[in-house]
Amino acid sequence: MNGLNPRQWEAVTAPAGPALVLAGAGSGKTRVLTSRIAHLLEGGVRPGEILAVTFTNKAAREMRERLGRMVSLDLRPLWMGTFHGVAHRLLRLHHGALDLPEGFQVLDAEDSLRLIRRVMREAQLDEKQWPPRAMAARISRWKDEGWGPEQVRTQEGRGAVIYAQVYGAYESAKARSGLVDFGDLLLYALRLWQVPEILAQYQRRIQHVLVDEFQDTNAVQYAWLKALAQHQNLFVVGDDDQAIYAWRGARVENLLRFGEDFPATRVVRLEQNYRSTGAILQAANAVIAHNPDRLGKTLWTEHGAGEAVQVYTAYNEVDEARYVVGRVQQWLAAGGKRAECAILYRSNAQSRAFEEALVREGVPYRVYGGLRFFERAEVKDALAYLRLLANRHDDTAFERVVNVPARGIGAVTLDRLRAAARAQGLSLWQAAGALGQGKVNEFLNLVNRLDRELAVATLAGKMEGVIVGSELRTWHAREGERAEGRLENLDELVTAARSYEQQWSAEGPGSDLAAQPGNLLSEFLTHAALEAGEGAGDAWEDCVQLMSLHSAKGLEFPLVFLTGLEEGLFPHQRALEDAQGLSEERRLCYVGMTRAMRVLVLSHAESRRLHGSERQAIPSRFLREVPSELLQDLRPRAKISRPAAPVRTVGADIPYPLGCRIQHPVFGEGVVLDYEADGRQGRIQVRFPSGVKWLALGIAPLERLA
DNA sequence: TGATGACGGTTTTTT
DNA sequence: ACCGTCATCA
Repeated sequence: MNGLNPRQWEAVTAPAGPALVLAGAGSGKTRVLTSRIAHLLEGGVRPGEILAVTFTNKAAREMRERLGRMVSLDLRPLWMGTFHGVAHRLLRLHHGALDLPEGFQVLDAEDSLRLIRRVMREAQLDEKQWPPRAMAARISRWKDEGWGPEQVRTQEGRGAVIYAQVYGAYESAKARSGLVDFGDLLLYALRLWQVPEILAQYQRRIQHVLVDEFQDTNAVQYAWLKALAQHQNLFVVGDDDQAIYAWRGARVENLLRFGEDFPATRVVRLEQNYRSTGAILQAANAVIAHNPDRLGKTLWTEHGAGEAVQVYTAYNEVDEARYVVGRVQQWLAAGGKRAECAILYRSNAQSRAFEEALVREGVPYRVYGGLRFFERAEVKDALAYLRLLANRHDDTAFERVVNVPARGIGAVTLDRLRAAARAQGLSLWQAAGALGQGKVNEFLNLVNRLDRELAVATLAGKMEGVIVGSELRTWHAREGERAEGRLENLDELVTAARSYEQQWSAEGPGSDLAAQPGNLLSEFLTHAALEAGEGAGDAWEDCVQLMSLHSAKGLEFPLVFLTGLEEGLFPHQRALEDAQGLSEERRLCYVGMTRAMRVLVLSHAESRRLHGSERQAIPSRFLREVPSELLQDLRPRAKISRPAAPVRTVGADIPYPLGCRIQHPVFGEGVVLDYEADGRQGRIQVRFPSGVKWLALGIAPLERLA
């Protein structure tokens, strides 16, 4: 607890009651949270009376570890986890009050999308007109807001009826199969508070609630917190300048208006930064100052100014990557570690050029993001068999593996099954039993047989038994080049089951909040959905770190490259449509810059190939928002051209450069977005007020505007 | 059943 | 450019 600065100390020792800690980047936020808990414990609060919630499993683990080093109490009764993990625990304990089956399972995002696609097909909706992915995103957003199908029907504008219909059908399908999605975990947990005895029980038990990354809470999470923390002992930590998840339902207003909801709120600002040099902070402060509606905070440091923030202007993305990797090599030559270098970008597609350059130079690297372990197809297939063992009516699992490995159950049979199930309100499993078709029966018998044979097996034994018995292993073994990785993943899955089991028996099942609930198999399946893998992610060898800006939040690196600072890329095109979008991009830029401890290099390319076509790029407005005296310009020494010839330079002159304004007699004024030419004729893509159109150059009567 | 080509979409990501 | 999805055909 020693070594806290005055503001940190004020936060940690604040009297009971609502507290809002505005913790700037690198201001020791986690330290304050853990010290606060330690302080409460020293003051006589029992571990079981504290709930601490985070957004990621990683953050929860880290906090528990740090706390464990600070206090010697038994912390097992202390309830610490992600919102979803905590909600899940409540649902297991009170499934009866929520009309959930005891062994309900959790759908991950992919399962949920598949199920939505299925109910949309059953409703015979045109997938062109109603893309299932967009529908899934909407449903997820509605759940973040706490809207059910009925609210959607009455509140949404265009398409409300269809939306409500699909949403409702999806909800019924889940209920029939005993499934909940991520949004449901939170919604059901909130619904639980409508049962007065249950709410009162937890209000009595939980005397102190602490929340990390409060700016990321959505409407449902905040409602849940408010109802629980009636005693007002709600200690929230957040940073409005680091709110970068509005697109998935986060409401920074929860933080901005916290003081109105809890008038007695004590506000503490943590503005002293322990991470970065003065130059980096000044630059980051300058960028974020362009955002309106901030609570207002200016980071400062006792460190010296350090090296100026550098800007590299690359010819194209290849040159950008070459330069960045060159700087990494300089860093290594000077004795630095690879893991101290981070290459950050707005979108994951940008990693490719960097990967190619790193491979060329033989520098080990790690790319974050992408498919995680429990999301891999073969892993999910194996888990689906286990899900069927746990619950035959899990239609999502049934659909996934009824014909995996291929056993001759085709689309026709499946359609018949679905129709029968729908008509009679049965699960696919029940409908399959009634069908009496040979191959389907074989599948049913296989699952029943596995269940019998593995009834007394250990979890790892079940896992292995299912992989072998379903012939998933032999099926994947003959898959040529991809076989090796798939088989490794299946083996790894058995290992994961084994270690989960060991941890389980060490900690023991129980019925208390913080202890493990009763069913090992069921809990392992939940673990797979709630913690998609990558768990031991830090145990990587010394590698250069590549990740999106979003993934970088919460991390820090001595040397940071913030790349692709170009209009349309960062800030991203789709975020430019409204002021909120732009503000969020700017916060993202701020997050990226404040990751850097000692050296920050910003880069942009004059030309970039994106989605297959070459574009001239305008430097990002964020570069202009940093006063030039804080920046040091780096110019390339020699022009490096792209190895492969650019695609679009063939023939035909295009009289309208990208970005120029044109006038069309019918569509009006527009901006040139793209062009194609094959030597004889060309066409250009133009954004008009009425939408984006392709126009043939020889035909369309166009006039170029100044 | 599996291979092949057309087509469309394409920010960010946890849980 | 690239990936996943879907219709078509051997």
